[in-house]
Amino acid sequence: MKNSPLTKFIQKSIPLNKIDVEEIASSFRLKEFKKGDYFLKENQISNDYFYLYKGLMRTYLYDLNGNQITTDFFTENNIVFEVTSFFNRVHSETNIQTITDCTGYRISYEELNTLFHNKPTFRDFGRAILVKEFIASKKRVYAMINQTAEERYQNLLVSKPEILKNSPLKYIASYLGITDSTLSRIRQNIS
Amino acid sequence: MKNSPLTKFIQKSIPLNKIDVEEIASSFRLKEFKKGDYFLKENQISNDYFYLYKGLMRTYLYDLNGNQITTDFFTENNIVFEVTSFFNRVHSETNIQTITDCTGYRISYEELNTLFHNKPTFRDFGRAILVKEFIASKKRVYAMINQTAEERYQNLLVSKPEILKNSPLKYIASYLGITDSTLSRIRQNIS
DNA sequence: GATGGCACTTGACAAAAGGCAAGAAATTAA
DNA sequence: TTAATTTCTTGCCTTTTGTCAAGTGCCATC
Repeated sequence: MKNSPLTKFIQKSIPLNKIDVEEIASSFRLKEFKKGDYFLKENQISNDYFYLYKGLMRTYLYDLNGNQITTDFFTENNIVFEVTSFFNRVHSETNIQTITDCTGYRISYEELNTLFHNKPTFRDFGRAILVKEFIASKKRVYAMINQTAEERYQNLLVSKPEILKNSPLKYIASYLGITDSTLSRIRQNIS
Repeated sequence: MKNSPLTKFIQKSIPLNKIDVEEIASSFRLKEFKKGDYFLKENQISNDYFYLYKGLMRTYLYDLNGNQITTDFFTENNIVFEVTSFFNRVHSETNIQTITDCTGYRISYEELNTLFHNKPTFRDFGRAILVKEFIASKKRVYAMINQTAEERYQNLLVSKPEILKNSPLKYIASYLGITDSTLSRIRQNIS
């Protein structure tokens, strides 16, 4: 496990001595997914705290007309879990599904709490992840308020090109808050 | 301080024995604001963790054209602070300003950390607040994606009428992601 | 290499929202 | 109370985005 991507990820997030990081990282276990597999299905309780090393996932739910709305993507080198369900121990309203094959390291809710208990400074890691995702969500709200769909697309193009490369257009469209047709026209417009 | 709104708020958020709650609540100190006062100005570091007992605040920033964008409101019986700046100890990009006179109880960043240290279970309170705000932000993204401006307005009317009562229309408009003119027309349409 | 099913594009029209400016209404200050 | 300022409304026209439907291209697979 030494020098694994996970230990690097933890060390980048918070200052911790190497011995602790190794011990923490070794509590995580390898997990692999095939393209299209579900990390979480609605009505389940999100129980895995997952470091995504390779691959791409999305989270989606259904609107009142039964259409899938992709509300978020998870890219490499991020933690995947459904906050509401994971921390509040309630049934998830959303699905998390892989878009490509995925590899990473998982730990359960109970194991994470044990870790928080045994390594109090690791709590700061948990908080840092939470804060990071929260900030991302706030930026997304801001973008929805005062950017046009085209600007949002252009920004995504620059900041997360791996999404555009691997995800079907319809997922990206609903993530940007527009229809497939509009996104298709935006693309045409740019090229 | 016994049976103060703050102790009730804490007890509603997490299970804690009365003695601890009293001790925690007594670490907070009363703070009052006049209408229009700033709780936080951009470029400052958010240092107050504030339980808002009475009143209404908003957080705003400037877009590229120099227009104020109100990204969020803080209503009674909520914790007010700027996550990014408060937890990451960086300069805030946003302002938090009162819309009405406000009353509440504050604690500093250092005091909060001391409290987390002395009362480990109180950490769960901190996390619960963070999770709650995060969930609210995600719901907001979802609303921006698949609701019309009118639906978002109607929902706000039901869920947070105190905002509509006390906030100027232009703040609400940018919060909903539309212009004042459009919001004015939506209102007209409804009545 | 035909067939079916997605994924994506495109056209014609409709609906939603914005820009700008004038004016009414309300609030604040003098 | 009056004047000044801000807030809100409204009209006219433009831009953005949506809806629906048809059509193209690309795989998968049998």
